[in-house]
Amino acid sequence: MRKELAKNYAPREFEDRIYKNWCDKNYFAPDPDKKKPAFSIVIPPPNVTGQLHMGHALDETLQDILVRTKRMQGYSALWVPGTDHAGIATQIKVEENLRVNEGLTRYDLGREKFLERVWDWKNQYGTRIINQLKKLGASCDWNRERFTMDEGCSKAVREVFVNLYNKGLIYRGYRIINWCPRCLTALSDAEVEYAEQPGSFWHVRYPIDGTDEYLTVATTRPETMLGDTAVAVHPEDERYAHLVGKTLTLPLVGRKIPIIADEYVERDFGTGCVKITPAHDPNDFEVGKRHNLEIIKVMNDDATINSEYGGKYAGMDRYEARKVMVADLEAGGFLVKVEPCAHNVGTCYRCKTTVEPMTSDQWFVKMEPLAKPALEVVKSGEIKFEPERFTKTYTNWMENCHDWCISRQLWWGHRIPAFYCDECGEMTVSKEDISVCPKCGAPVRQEEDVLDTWFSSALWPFSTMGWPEKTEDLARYYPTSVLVTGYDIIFFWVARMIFSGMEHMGEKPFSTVFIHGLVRDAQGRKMSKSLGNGIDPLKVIDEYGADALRFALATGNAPGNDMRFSDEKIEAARNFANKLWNASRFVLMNLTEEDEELLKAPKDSELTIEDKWILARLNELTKSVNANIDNYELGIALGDIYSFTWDLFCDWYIEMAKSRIFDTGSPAALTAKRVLVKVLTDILKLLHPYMPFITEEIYQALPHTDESIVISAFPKYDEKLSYKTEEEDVDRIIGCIVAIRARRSEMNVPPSKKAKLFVVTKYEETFKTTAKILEKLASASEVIVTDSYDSDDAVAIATDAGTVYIPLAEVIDFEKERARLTAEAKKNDSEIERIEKKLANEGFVSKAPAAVIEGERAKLAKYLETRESLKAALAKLG
RNA sequence: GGAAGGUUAGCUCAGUUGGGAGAGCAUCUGCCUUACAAGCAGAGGGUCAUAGGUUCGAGCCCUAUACUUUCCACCA
Repeated sequence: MRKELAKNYAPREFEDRIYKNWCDKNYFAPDPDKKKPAFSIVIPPPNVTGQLHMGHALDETLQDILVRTKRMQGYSALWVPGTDHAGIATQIKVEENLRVNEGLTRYDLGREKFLERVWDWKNQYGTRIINQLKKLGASCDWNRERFTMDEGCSKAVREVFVNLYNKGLIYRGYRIINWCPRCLTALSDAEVEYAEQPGSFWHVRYPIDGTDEYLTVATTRPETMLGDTAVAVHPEDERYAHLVGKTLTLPLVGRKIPIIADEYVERDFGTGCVKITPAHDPNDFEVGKRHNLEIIKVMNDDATINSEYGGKYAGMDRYEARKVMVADLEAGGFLVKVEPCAHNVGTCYRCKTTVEPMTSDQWFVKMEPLAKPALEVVKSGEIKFEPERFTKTYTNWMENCHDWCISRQLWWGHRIPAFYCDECGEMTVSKEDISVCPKCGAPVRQEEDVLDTWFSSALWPFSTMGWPEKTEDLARYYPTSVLVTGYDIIFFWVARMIFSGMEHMGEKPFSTVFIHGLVRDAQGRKMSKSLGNGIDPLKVIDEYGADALRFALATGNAPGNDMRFSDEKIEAARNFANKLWNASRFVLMNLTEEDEELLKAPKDSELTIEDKWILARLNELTKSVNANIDNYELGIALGDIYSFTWDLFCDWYIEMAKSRIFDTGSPAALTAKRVLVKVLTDILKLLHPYMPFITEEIYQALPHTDESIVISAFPKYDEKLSYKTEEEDVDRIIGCIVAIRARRSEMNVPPSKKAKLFVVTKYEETFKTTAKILEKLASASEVIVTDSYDSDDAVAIATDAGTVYIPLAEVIDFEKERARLTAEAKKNDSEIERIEKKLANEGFVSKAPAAVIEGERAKLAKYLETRESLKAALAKLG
């Protein structure tokens, strides 16, 4: 007896079991067969900060679809999994945890002890994330799992750092950077998010030395005036030309500062005079460099005013100081006016604290030489963005990016391999740890700072494959085939991987960047913790199954677009799984023969027209699915599978096959079953990349040849299987059934009320061979194919294939029927008129392709036929 | 300020080289038709944002406008 599927689709019953089996059998390891072409993806490593969210679920689903497809298509497919240490984000989490549970700060523990805690956290959450990936069905090669701070990745980081340093592409310098006063670290430009905030524009006058005059400057940040070292005007501004070179006395401070001329000033904005604070504004810093101005830093790391230059404001928070200083300016008669003004404020992307631009000693990567090849490789098309429009996002950024500040004043991360000798002042950058100065032999101390977390992620495509060693994996799987990620991290990650790959490997890290959008909630809002509108993928999996979640994420959405996630979407997905489950159950419960018998391909001569029809349609589906997946149109491919499965296979083919199947033991029954097994199996295979669990569960229950569907061959288009004529025949029959059903429905004739059907058609053969099907599906008692039918008490239904008469005098409302026929005739006439007009159009006939014209002619002929049968039907009604 | 999207059925969205507009959900009608009510059979519902243009032909290509989303830059 064949194994039966459970009556109800209950994914919880089999998903975990199946996944475990896949892992036990090691199916996800790439096939070592050298003859197979390579296909590889490295996972965008999820942060070890917490758990998987919907964005991950989407990202991993898309990757898994690609990898599973390629694996089945005969590639040696590798998907490298792993996690990211996520420096600042993880450190914040652990610190928060420490604060809440133990009331301690990281300083209370000290660097070493604190790092132990972070590793504990990493072990706990890293494992959890991996388990979540498995729940989702991700077919990663777990033997190759990596972590951005594992030994190999750390080695790669050091190698890269030292190489870049030796080439002069990494340098240490005193520059203006973005500083987060809460995280107490520098941030890169990419890590600053701008948000519009209401503020004020304070107009303050600075007295000009030696006169009674003032210069009025306008500022949104009066507290920084403690660090002003000049006031600038435009060199061609006639109002102020005579003042350039004079000095001012800085109010509240009393310091003498020069009036300078610089083109950076916009004459028409504000008063045309700008206070220059090189230590606390990036533009002012540049102006200061040009004019050799002193840099006066007035804040501490926590954004309180420092004691060195703060005077009475020392120790105050920057905002408190602002308030007090404005009051003092007003009291001193320096404040001219205050205007409300909305302005963009930079905030820390991790904690949302307002970032303070300030000067600081930091490490930087020099971008210009690195950006060049990274731009070239994209412009030349060697790396393609999918969809293409994201190319511009990338190139714009790459063309305009500044040097990358890579040092972070954190503890969690790759410690910068620079060693300072306090004895002789030498700094040594080294791949290996050193304890003494190579120059003077005195003990050295290592740089306290760690690297930006994205520094190590940038190396991910090759560090995970063993670089800097020359490994087999690198030789075979680098460059990777495709990178799948959201548009939100093109700058953070994609760009940096590209220039890193070009610089260190001399080769692009991937050929295609497949970009997807954000998963939003049902109202279209971004999912976020503060809104509490996040949907937990694990809960969805628990309730609906991983397959339904994956389906919902892969369907009804164009590449690169954001998508909404809603109950109705996941329910529709689950319903589809249920449909497939039940159809499979039906097929299985009728398979009484031996597997070998059922797996035999039926001979062409045994196939009925509906068999050929479904096989031909399956063949078309196979073609389109292969093509669409190749084009990254994953949603279209899935939509095609969906409608084939539901609308053609379930609604039509299975119904059509029933009469043969139920004829137990007959050769016709066996043929039908063979076709059912073949078509269902191919559906399962085509669907497997999207819904791996249910397809495996059913595949195992069906007669099958491969040990697992995971390693079975993906269906291929087969030219031999396009049965053109039979397809048309079945379409005619279906059109006929649909028309009959519609008419019966309109007339409220239930299926239980059987009636004779008389069919007048030129496709006699077709109707005779499918009479049984027609009978069953059109709820007829008998189907009579005839040359002509002549009865007044019948409903005539004009179809593409001919006219069907239902003698149902007792249920016909003649009046209604006449009205309906008249309306239909009118509609039909207007179609005729439209096409005739089109065909009479000289331009159309001479310029349109022949096939299009031919199509129009065929349509016209059909409509003309219909007109005749409608006329006849009306005539009969009197 | 720059850039890229979006505007298609009541809702959410597809629509791959231009050749008579689709799905899911919702609504309405009729069905427990022996795989499936998480279902079956039907029905209604759209001047494809607006205005021009190219074309024999435009949801699709071009121009402009309106509204909208996002990203980047930023004048202190």
